[in-house]
Amino acid sequence: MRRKITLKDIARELEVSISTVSKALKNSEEIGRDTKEKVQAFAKLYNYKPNNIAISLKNKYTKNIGVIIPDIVHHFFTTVFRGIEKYANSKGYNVIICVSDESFDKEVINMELLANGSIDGFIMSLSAETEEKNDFSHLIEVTNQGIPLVLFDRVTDVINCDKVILNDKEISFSVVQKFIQSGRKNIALVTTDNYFNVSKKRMEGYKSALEHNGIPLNENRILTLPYHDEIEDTQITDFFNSNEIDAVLCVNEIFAIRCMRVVQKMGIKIPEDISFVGFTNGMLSRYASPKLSSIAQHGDKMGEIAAQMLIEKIEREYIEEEDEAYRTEVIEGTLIERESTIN
Amino acid sequence: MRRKITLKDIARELEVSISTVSKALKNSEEIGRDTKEKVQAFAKLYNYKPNNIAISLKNKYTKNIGVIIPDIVHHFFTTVFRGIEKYANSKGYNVIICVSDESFDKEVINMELLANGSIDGFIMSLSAETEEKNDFSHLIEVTNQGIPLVLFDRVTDVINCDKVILNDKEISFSVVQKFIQSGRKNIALVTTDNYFNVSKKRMEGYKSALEHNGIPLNENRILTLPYHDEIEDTQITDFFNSNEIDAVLCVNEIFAIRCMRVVQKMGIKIPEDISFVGFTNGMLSRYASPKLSSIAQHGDKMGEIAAQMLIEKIEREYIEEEDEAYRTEVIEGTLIERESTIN
DNA sequence: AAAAACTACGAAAACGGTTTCGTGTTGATA
DNA sequence: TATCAACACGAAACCGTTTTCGTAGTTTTT
Repeated sequence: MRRKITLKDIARELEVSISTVSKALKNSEEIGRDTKEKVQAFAKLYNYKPNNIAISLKNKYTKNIGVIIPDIVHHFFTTVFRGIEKYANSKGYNVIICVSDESFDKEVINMELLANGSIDGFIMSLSAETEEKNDFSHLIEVTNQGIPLVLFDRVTDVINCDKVILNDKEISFSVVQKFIQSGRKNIALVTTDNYFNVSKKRMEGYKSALEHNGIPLNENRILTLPYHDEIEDTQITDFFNSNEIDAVLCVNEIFAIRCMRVVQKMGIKIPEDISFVGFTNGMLSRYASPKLSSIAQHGDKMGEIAAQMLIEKIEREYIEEEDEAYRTEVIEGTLIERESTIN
Repeated sequence: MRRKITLKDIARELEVSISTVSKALKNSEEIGRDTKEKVQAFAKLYNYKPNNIAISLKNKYTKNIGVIIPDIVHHFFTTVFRGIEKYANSKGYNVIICVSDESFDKEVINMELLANGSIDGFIMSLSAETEEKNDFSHLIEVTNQGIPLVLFDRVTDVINCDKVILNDKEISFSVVQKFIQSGRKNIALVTTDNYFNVSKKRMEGYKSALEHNGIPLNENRILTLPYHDEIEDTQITDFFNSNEIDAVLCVNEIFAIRCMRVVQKMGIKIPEDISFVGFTNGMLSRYASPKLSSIAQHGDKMGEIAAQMLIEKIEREYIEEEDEAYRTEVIEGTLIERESTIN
């Protein structure tokens, strides 16, 4: 088992000093031609690679970024992550990922662990529990330490940092608007509990579109489904039985698929009798039958932008520019129309 | 912006030596009661946390494990990853993830980057290109350096290391067997190019089940679809038009869904006229219509076992037990029967 | 009272690099 | 020939820990 070769090894072998080796490998002008060639050749031969940890310790940066997300088995987060990883990699950064599993405690623990020198900055989306508790002291702690932070999708106004979000309210508004323009009046919203910031925003868009068109808000047309627990079909069946509904906006594609199933079993035709639109343009939307019209959240792009903002902040630190201007980047969702809506 | 406090800071402030502080914080017997209390109180007050990087440099381990997978937006890998993350976290390890994007070069680059001190071990699944090229020199390089490696799912016989795989051949065999027992005789296989080890194994199972039942192999009943490029429906349509098929085994759920669609459009009834089973028991299987009977690969479990094997190897290194015994753990797939098969 | 044994702490090396600041040799210049 | 850059390199500090070993000062033993 070959051990990894170090500067010291090279220095000893070539009978020069460690500093000379270090400089020679960086092609420093200080070192003579012959020595440089000799050192470089030797290093290549023995496949010398500098130790990342040592460099990190010396230079105070790790070239790692920490990503904390609530769930990895989730199409949206997964695409965001892909965007982050792609951009970060292109800039020479690695990604350490932690899954909070929607738990406040795990989020805190992971964050503190990584904050102790393992990463140069964070990209995260808040766990459900954190949003519910409204406790962001761990975020404050981290930003106080001067660690850059970018929040995406599940964000909070409490923390002052860079953010990337979807135009949830506006896109919801426009979808409902579209429903109305195509002649639908009895529009339902299927959502999660309101402590999700995004759900709240989407509901705002829904309500405001109704209002904008003079349609009175009917709270009975809003169905709140549990986010993680098993959903019972009966709840959905009851909902559609006791309401005449001709269009539905769902805050995620699973809700949409579930509802479509129930509705189809009741003999209602999609999209002739009822239209469906869901958030999250994932696999399910593409392969449902009928294919689900869906709001693309452009996770890849969100991830890329988040990574870009973060790395910019990280690298600005070194130029010591204390220009604390935080941006909130708004990504525009796009409605991908498929078979579950009429035109 | 509060800077992070170090041992040196505490030592200076309390007018003791750095070593004393270090020992006091570890509750060493060497240090007097009073001093210990003083130091600990001070550390707590200023929220001292040791710097991970410094510890890593000193102790030669990072408590990070590197995961390299071909794709993150993929249900199976995502579940494996969840299993890894969960177990690793419970053991105090962080996970650095790199996506090879099915590219050989990216796999190599990422691996070499991480191998330079950033991680204590690797868990990986080979990229398509790597399997195709059959070039594993980067893996050899890494294991030669003494870095533990666990391969899962997409593995190779060339490398001698711990592995976690599915019983691909056996489970395929048993599914085809089941088809036959339920009276189906014209059984198709929809697969990818054969350089995927798993596809090869699955095909072996398929063929061997036919043989076992005295059914002659008909190569026309094997459809090979491109893995990543867009699939054209026409290819599928032609396949089902020119073959009388009453049961289909697909090596992934996307292929299955695509085929089911085509077949349904042709007016063929599932499962009355034709049965479908796919690998990867993901969202698509659960929400397809009809719901797809599917082989659960137990990604969570694979991930957990892989992480367990890796961490065991990592921590054994310190006990310096050079007992190079590599295991291959075989996970048993289970057929989840839903609506696309008869009983 | 001298020797031995503790007690409580500090100095320093080490991990593997980077970087600043000398310094001994050259060759050119005055 | 004395002076002075330029050149080519080395010594040493530093990043933040851990850990070994040495050692004053005190207590126990004989």
